[in-house]
Amino acid sequence: MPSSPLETMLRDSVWASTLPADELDQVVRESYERRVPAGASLMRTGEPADHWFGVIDGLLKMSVSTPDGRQSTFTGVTAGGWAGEGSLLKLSRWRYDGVAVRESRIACMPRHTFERLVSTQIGFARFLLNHLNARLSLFIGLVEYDRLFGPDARLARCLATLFNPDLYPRAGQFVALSQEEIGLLAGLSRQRANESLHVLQRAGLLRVEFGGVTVLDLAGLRSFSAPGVPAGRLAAGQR
DNA sequence: CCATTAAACACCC
DNA sequence: GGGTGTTTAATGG
Repeated sequence: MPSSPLETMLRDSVWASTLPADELDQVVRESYERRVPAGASLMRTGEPADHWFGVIDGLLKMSVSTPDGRQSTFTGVTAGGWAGEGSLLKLSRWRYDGVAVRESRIACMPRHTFERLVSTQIGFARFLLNHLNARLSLFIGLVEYDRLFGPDARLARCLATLFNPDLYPRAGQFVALSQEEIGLLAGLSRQRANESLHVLQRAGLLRVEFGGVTVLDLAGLRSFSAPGVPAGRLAAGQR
């Protein structure tokens, strides 16, 4: 039988290989797919966390907005990535919005399924530890770069996180994301993001394309402007 | 003083 | 129609 994109997504996930076959079958039966149009919310701040979400295709962003309309994007989740375990583990409500940047197909695993895996499958728990650790290190890096480096390095770093192999094992080298969205990710205005992108392009780390960016040198992006390494550049006032 | 940004604009996909 | 590249005036550190 031909398996659906949902089933493929589930069975190809890193944690799937740690489960007994019958348990994995059960997970596949209990999960379902949801299509989210561009701009629509998958989860909203304050609503009860009742599913674990995996991105089959498309792109999800995690963001918050203030009452006066300003917004900040923490990170994006690309194809193959999972999100929402934090609020799920706490049995609480979402602490941020999950918005589809473009039309996306999402794998939805009910909370009770997630709970069963966490409490009965040591391999799954091990995966979650690794996953949480990867996210923790992502956000530590974010604070580090936010405090030590300028806009170009911050943007480089934020882009690189979208290609983190621990979180998104199936990332290609192109991400379809407008420069406005990239700016939101890095905390920059659109035209400043545009300028930074071209700085990075001139450095040979990526290629600016229409409606997205192709990464040419992921390691270079990740360490852009980082001191310490051989021939490392120094912090502060770039340009 | 200098970098950044919002707003506005004209192309281009 | 949305994304992109630029200019301009305003803003804030």
